[in-house]
Amino acid sequence: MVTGTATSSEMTDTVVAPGRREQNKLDTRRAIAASALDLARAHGLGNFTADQVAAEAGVSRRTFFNYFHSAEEALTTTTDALLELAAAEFMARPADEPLLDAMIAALAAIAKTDNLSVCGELFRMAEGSPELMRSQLHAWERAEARIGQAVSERMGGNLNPLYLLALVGAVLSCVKAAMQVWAAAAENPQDGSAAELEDQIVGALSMLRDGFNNPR
Amino acid sequence: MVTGTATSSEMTDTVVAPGRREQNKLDTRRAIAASALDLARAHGLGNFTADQVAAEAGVSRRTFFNYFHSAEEALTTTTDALLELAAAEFMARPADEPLLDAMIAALAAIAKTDNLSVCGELFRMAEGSPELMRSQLHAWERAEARIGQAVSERMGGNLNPLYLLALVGAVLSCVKAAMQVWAAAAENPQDGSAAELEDQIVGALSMLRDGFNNPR
DNA sequence: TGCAAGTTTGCATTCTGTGCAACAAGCTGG
DNA sequence: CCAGCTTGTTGCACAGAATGCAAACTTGCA
Repeated sequence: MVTGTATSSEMTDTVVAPGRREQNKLDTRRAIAASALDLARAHGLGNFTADQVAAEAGVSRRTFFNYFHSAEEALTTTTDALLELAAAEFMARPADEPLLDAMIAALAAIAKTDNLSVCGELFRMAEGSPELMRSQLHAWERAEARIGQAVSERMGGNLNPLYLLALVGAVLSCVKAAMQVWAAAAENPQDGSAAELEDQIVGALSMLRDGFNNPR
Repeated sequence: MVTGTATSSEMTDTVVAPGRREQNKLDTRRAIAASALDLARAHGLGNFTADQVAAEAGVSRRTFFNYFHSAEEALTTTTDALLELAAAEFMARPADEPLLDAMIAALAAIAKTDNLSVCGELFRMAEGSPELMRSQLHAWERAEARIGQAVSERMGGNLNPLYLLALVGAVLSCVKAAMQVWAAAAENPQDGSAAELEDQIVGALSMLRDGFNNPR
């Protein structure tokens, strides 16, 4: 059960029928997420209800809960997309590339995400909101599982489990650290901001690769 | 407002008055946590209410919510204690010891925790319960902050922020991975289980120190 | 002893989260 | 184009979460 990763809406119509059903669902999902973000910006994080989000998104309260368990979870779609991208990038790396190189390249690509500034915003928001923090952490955890799966498959499944879990966890922790530093620095949607983030990510992962010997 | 870290209830009474107030609060807290664990074991994780926990702990529902936001959070006190211990152990390491050695030693000491088997149990429970998973992740996140603080102070505060965050995050990720592997293997409260956990932790952290070069 | 500070509790209230059944909208095949 | 199937939406109902508030009760201290 794979969540349909952007099936490249290239020309007009492709072989696979996207279907109006699928499309509508995606639209509502996006509408709800957008409304949640709006309200979070307007009223602050704990200061609005599921009712309000539903109303602003033009759906019923019940439908809101069909899509998300909470307002915070609705916000986390953005972060999820970012991590999904990382996983996709990783799987697209050439199979003969050394594992660590592939991971570094894939994760550096995170900086190319569309809603980068929103992700930074959410990172900052999460500092002051336990609920959002938990949601975000959970998103990273899910990504860890996905990427762990991908790494395992890439290596033919015969990897020491401890090595696998520790490696993927450590890598993602470094990326998280990079985003934290970057988000704290970039208060406003800067221009070259993406480049800065990429530097931070590569920097953190290089430290990891070197075994943290050199606290420059 | 520091949560009173076990102020060594050594002999009968010491100079600092623990105070009956403090003690009572700790007792209720523990009672609630214990009741939550009982009910989780008896009925499964989502299948009991705050009312029940309160009743079993001998307090009112309202008091339950004075201590915890949710049943899952009550369960997390055990994990919190484990991570608190790690932080304490780290701060007790000699100041001239190399940073990574100190961290490895401190985190290996986690295996000495009292409720080790309970921690493993919670780890396994969390796999099937998003709510508990989030709570646990949050606990690790808080520990990350605490330990990061300690590391920063130890190094005189002049550490590259990215290095600091990446290092602490990576280290804790490795420990988490170790506990995951260990918890998955140790279904029942084994005897030499603690030693196995310590091996896993040291193993994971050694990989980290070596830069994950060697996927044995 | 008696007051100040801190805790517990019940009550009221708002909001969350989910099951259910009716309804509507997209997707067949005739 | 219609009949019928599948899937998504909505309103309703209801148990439970979570929090403010004020009254009762403990503990600490002068």
